[in-house]
Amino acid sequence: MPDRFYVTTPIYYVNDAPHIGHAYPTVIADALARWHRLLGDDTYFLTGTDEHGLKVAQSAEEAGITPQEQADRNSARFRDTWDSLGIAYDDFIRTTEPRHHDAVQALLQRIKDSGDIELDTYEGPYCVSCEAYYQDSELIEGAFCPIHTGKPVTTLKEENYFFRLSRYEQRLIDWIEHNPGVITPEGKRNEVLGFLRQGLDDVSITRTSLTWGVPVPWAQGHVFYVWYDALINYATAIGFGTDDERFATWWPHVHHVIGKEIIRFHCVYWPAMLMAAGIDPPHRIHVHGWLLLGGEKLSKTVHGPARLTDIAPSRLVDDFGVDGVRYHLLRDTPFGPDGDFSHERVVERYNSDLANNFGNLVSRVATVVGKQCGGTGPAPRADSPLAAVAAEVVAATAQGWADVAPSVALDATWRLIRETNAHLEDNEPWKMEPGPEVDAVMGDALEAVRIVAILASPAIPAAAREAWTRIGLPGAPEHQRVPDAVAWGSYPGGLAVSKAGPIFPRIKP
RNA sequence: GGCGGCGUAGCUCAGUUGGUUAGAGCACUCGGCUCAUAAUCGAGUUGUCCCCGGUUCGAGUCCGGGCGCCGCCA
Repeated sequence: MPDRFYVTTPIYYVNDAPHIGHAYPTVIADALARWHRLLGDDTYFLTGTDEHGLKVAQSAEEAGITPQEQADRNSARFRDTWDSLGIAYDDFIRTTEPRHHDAVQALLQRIKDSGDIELDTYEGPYCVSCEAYYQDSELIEGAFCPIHTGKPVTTLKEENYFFRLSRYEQRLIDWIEHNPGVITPEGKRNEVLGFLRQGLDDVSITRTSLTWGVPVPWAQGHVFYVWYDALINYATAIGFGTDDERFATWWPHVHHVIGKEIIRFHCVYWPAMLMAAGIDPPHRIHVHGWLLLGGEKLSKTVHGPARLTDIAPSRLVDDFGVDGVRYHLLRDTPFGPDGDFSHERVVERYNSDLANNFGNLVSRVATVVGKQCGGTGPAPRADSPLAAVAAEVVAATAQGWADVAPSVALDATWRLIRETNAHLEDNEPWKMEPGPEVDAVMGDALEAVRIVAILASPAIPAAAREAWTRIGLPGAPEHQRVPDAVAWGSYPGGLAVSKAGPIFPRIKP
């Protein structure tokens, strides 16, 4: 039976315009999903948009449209962005969909029935922009929001339903301690444990001050606070509340890819909610750092302080192509720590890895095959020196993806490209007389390109497909199966190899 | 204040349970090649592994202290 791999991105708040910070986890999740499809796993990749809450209601009002129209408009922008980045999601969930309302109400009703949701009152400083309560100690000068500095907070008193989170403190600690890999990287896991050991308060999960949300089924006039509605999307999409059998198929084989700013929601509140509803907590939560904007003095002095959130993915795609952007996000920032994003770095990485190494290898192989082999690709040798390298590369690449370390996986794959370039230099087939020796060397090179096309396809799907086609193979690399298809020696020979322009044209710095 | 993490070549980083001359990629220098996208291949240079002290036959790796940076504490 194949393994099941269910991967999610955060759902993005529709008040934001899609930016590179959204693209980062989305491309990672997409690449992971593509890798697991190669493995033949049953794979399900979910992304979507978070559409409720006060901020959406407010900005819709300012724009003179309904919240639903506002959500429709901005949700579509995320879909368009993901289309331009080659994101092959299996489902795009919107929290305003009826299926999601059903799931939210079903799940929270279950918790209510179990006795862990109770009515209580809450009074405290509240920032409208954050949609969050604060402690007095957190306020700036005792009156202003720490995030939206300069905005005074208001005091809000509400009769709310509270989730008895405090009852799950020990169970959460046990869960994390008994499942060492459940939150990665380890530093983030420790952070969560530290938070839990300080003790947990109950949390307010409903609001009466607005109507743009999922109605609380047992209490007229209440809607669920947007976060407790949003988290449930991961259950909605696989059938919770509407198709129990389907839900049982996928849950809890889930991998949540999240940013470090939403750890608490995903590593504390969400698993506690699931426990309260009698459901297993998530299998894995992978926490990535932030992309920071650095290295570009121009943008700061001439255009004012540039922010990452100002960079539209579509602009980068115009400059570097889909695969150029995807490759940068996956290769240049190790998963976990914060990483610097700069134009220079993207160009450097693009030119060295994509243009000079991969793209140029495909070009030179096609040309030599054209001149020395009559344009017909020969078969590789079983005992090629590259065969052993390829086996090591396959193993290291697989380990990298298994560890949710795309930069490690890609670095491993690129070793085969470098070794293939070296193999060509060692043999200099362009100096030989056409014949079996030339055929052997070029067959090896073609086979290496074939394997690289498969291994790199999760990161650079379009370029991998192009290389695949140029060396005469039918179908597409993403339809191959690892590990069988990456075993040395599958390139059949006798195929027409075509020469065309650069797959990745060099970019002038 | 409490808890935790980090500080290794110009840059980005790897460095298993302490063990031979500390590594990779990029950048740089020199040389080769000219099939290829001024690409590629080879060789090479650069490190007080933040500082001080300790444990040990031996420490980037363990312990203590210091300096610097960072994260979390609803």
